[in-house]
Amino acid sequence: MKTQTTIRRIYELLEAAFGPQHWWPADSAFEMMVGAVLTQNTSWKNVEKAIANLKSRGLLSPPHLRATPPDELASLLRPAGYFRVKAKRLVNLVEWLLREYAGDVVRMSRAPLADLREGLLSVKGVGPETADSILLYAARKPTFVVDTYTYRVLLRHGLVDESAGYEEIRELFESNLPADVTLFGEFHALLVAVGKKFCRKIPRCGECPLRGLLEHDAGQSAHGLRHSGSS
DNA sequence: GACCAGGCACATC
DNA sequence: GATGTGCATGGT
Repeated sequence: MKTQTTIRRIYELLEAAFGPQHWWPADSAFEMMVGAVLTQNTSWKNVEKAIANLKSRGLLSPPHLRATPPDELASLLRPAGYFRVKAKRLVNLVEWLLREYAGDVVRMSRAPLADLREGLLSVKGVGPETADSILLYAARKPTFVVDTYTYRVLLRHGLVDESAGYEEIRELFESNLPADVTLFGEFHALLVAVGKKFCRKIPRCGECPLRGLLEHDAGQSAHGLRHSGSS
């Protein structure tokens, strides 16, 4: 099956199975940026606790975060794991936002996508996934977010091989879909939803909505993977 | 108690 | 340029 058809089919199947995801869960664009850093290699549940800590102290703003002593900030981020590194990364991001855009996410969002992406990636602690999450969900730029679940789902259905890198996968989506912020946001959220439920490191494909894909997918036998039973 | 979670930077070869 | 390692809490 043609790659573009398969990509779009995946979206249809996931949308039908899970419905609208309405990502990113946050009360403000700045909160999304904070969440994007805190969720690095960490479950969202833990991130919520850390964000609640910041909110309860009234620290969820660029100036307040920058002014918070590192040790205090780290202790508030404790539930999110890697709390010392994340405290530093958060401050790096906030200092960049204050320096470049006066701490204003709306002003930030007016910058062209390519420039903004470059700027975000220049921040220590912001890698491609964090940058694209911020670009897509906070700045509303049409860039596709690639995470471990995205990689796993594609690998499992033979759309990429194990050596596929971040940019390759991002290209795969962006070149086969219209550049639509809402579509990209929903698609990424749906990939996380299906990933969480079925496509873990040890997959449990039982009722996975993507089960049918492999049978129609040319070259499926090459990668040797199958949707396995739920046993 | 092991394994995993919506990564990233840095060291080393 | 590829590969390995530290970072850390909380749920299954």
